Amino acid sequence: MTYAIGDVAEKFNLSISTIRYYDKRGLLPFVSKNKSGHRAFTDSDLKMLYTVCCLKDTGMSIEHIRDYISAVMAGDTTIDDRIAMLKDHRETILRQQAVLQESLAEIDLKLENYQAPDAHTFVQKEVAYVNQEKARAGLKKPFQVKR
Amino acid sequence: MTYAIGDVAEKFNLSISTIRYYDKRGLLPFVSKNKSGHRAFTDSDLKMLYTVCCLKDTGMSIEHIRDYISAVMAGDTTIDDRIAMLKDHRETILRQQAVLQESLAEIDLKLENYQAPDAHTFVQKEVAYVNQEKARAGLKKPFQVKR
DNA sequence: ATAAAACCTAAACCATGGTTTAGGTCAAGG
DNA sequence: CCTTGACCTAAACCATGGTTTAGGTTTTAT
Repeated sequence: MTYAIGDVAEKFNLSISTIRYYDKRGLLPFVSKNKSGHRAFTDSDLKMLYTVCCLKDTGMSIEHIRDYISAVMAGDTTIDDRIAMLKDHRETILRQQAVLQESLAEIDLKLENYQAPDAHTFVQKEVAYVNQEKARAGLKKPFQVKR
Repeated sequence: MTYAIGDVAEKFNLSISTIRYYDKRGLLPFVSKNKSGHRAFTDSDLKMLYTVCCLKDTGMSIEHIRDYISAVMAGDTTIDDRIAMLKDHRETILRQQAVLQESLAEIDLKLENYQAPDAHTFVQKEVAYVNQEKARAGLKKPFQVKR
């Protein structure tokens, strides 16, 4: 009928202490405790936790998640607040997606260069150019990092 | 011919202290200093910094970025290492994209529910169901968060 | 020539998001 | 019944990624 914290930790791939930490920070006010003081998660609680994880995984801060959950707990008078928060956060997710996309493009470009047949020549020419640019600006070659 | 740290900070939307911090952590060994000890960024340096930012923006730790940059500085004998690191990181970016996608779907679902004409009824029924589930499990209603 | 703005280092400080430890209580199997 | 594993809280601890401060030097504009 209910799940203990260990079950939930496993299902969600969170550590037990992370779940307790979330609870302490006000992210899980919906979780009840049984007579002996153990947290007892219902299926609805798991759905709410899933939402919490979605917000966390997309970079929402614990404080903001708390505000959202707090609105949920306050009942149907806060629907407009929730919509506003979710719409805001939706925008930040779209921005993150754009950033990932752009960075992935750069990384793929590097990979193409490095995997090309002429990669060694390419890299050597690049190094030469960089050094030339430094020389033109009257700068010494930077420290060569030892490995 | 070269850019001062302030120019670079503005161009990349980083704080000056972040750039210095990156340098201290070994992310910018390619940046030379002029006779008076000021950092002088060439155009090539900006390209390298762009790569650093792409790695940072996609969640690579400073330590791993340092390892990558250190391989770049070591010359064309480390091309295979670089390929391995970039391929690894590429996988983590794809995982991040999947996570964002999935979480965005959940958030969009919530938004649809909340923006539906029957949102209030929907929410009220949900609350009723959650409480019923707690009751069935012999649990008290959880603390209602005050706002 | 001088003041203000921009740069420098080193080191202390801080916010966030946990994890670990200590000292217990509870529950399920032998 | 009694031990072992799972749970509890409170509080200390930690890693990461910066930011801020203090005490200077350098460049630039007047």
